[in-house]
This record gives sequence, C-alpha cells and structure tokens, in this order.
Amino acid sequence: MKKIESEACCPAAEPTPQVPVDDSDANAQLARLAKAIGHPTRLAIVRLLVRSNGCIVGDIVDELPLAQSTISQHLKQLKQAGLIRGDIDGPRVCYCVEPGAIAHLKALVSAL
Amino acid sequence: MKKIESEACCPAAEPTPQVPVDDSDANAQLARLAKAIGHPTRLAIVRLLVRSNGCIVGDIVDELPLAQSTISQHLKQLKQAGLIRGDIDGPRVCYCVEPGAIAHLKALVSAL
DNA sequence: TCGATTAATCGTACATCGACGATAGGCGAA
DNA sequence: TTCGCCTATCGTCGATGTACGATTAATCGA
Repeated sequence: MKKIESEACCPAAEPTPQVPVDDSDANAQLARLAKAIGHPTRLAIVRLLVRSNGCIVGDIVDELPLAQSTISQHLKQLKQAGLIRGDIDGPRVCYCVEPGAIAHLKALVSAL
Repeated sequence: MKKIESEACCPAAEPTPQVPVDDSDANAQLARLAKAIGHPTRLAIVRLLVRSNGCIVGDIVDELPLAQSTISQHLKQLKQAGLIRGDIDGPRVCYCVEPGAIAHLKALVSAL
C-alpha cells in the first residue's frame, strides 16, 4: 500500500462533453452509460474514483470484496463505456474518471 | 387507436423523493435505477411516458419495433425498478412515470 | 538476470437478459 | 353469455453478464 500521487494521471478538465440534441443518439449514449453504472460494484468503483480525485490502482481490489480478475473485468466495462481511463504507471495502472463523461451523464439524465 | 385522456392516471406531484444520505443505499438505489434505463428500449419507453405527460397504453407497442410481449416485459422491469406505474383503465393499462422516481434518479446522478 | 509485484486475459460455470410466439385472463360491447 | 380487444404471463432459445481461479505479460528492484 503506497501513497497515491494525484499528478500521475487524471487531467483536471475537459473541453466540453457536448450533449447531443438528437434524441436517438442521446438514447443510445445514456443507455450505454446507465448500463455501465447499473451494477453496484461498478458504481462503487466510480464513486471511489470520484471521491479520490487522484487515481486509485489496485486499492480498488482491497476496497471491494471481489476477486482481482472480477474487478479488472468491471474496470474494462467502465473503460469501454468511456466513463474511466487507465494510464499505465510503471508496473501498476492508474485509473481515473473521465471528467467529461460524468458531466455528460449528468447532462443526459437532467435532460430526461 | 383512441385519444388518450391524461386524467386517467399520472398524478401531478409527489411529496418528496428524499434522497438517502447513506452511500451504500444510494449505491444500490442508483444501480437499480440505472440498470432499468440501461437498455435503449426501456429508455425509449421512459422518454415516451415523460414526453406525453399523459399516459400511453399499447401505443408504446405501436411506437417501438418489438413484439407486444417484449414491451410488456420491459414495462414490468421498469415498474419493478419503481420508475413507472401502471393503472388499470378498463380493458387497457395506463402507464406513467413515477414523478418522484425520476427526480430521485436525477438527484442521485447529480450527487455523483 | 532473476524474482516479486501488478494487472489483464483466459477458461469455465452458472445466472440473468432479451427476444419471440403462444397462451391465458380481464374487460366491454354486442 | 359470447366475442373481440388488450395486456400479462409462460416457455423457449441464444446471447450476455458475473464470478472465480489459473495463467500470462509487463515492470521494477535486487
């Protein structure tokens, strides 16, 4: 267990998520994002990454009562949904939320 | 195809959804709601019901390119998630969104 | 170079999802 | 009551999701 240096990855801001006005696009995008956080474990991971705005690595595995391979799979799904990113930092990987994606999600939900 | 009278169901307002402060509760609730709208068809149904703040019945089936039984299953899932309600109106069923649930969802996502 | 650590991937097993057609049940009209 | 309409449920099938242990790949330090 080591200290996490927030500067490793996790850029502070993004240009703009640009919410689509097209309804069918919004449908597909929101469904994809909602599905990604539609599992308690993945939502917990996202919360962990948001709280520690710095990035967490295998600490997620210590934090959750699941096998490392299972966590890795959930991380993969979150990454594929565009919600998080993983930057390689030496032997470990630094995950952090895509700030634009969270904002995008909030905008899409607010527009419901 | 008949006119839909909005007065059949769909109450205007709800007392208050009261967002839980407990994080683990919020996790489970949001995951459940997100999973419910985590499918394009279910999200489309929710949008339909929100747009026509009056309620739609089997018009949903006409609107979407899926079998009646499939739509019915999605409606069931949305109802179990607490997102919509179905009031029996003679031979048909009037579905409408639970206003508190949508507000709840928005609050939970905004709190991310 | 070798070994330890970290994370991703593979293979597997079981559960759930999503779609359909067919069927059943409830209600109103004839 | 009987018929027709509307919706829910059942049964099925293939696809996907979730979890695990085992293995592989990559990196850093000794």
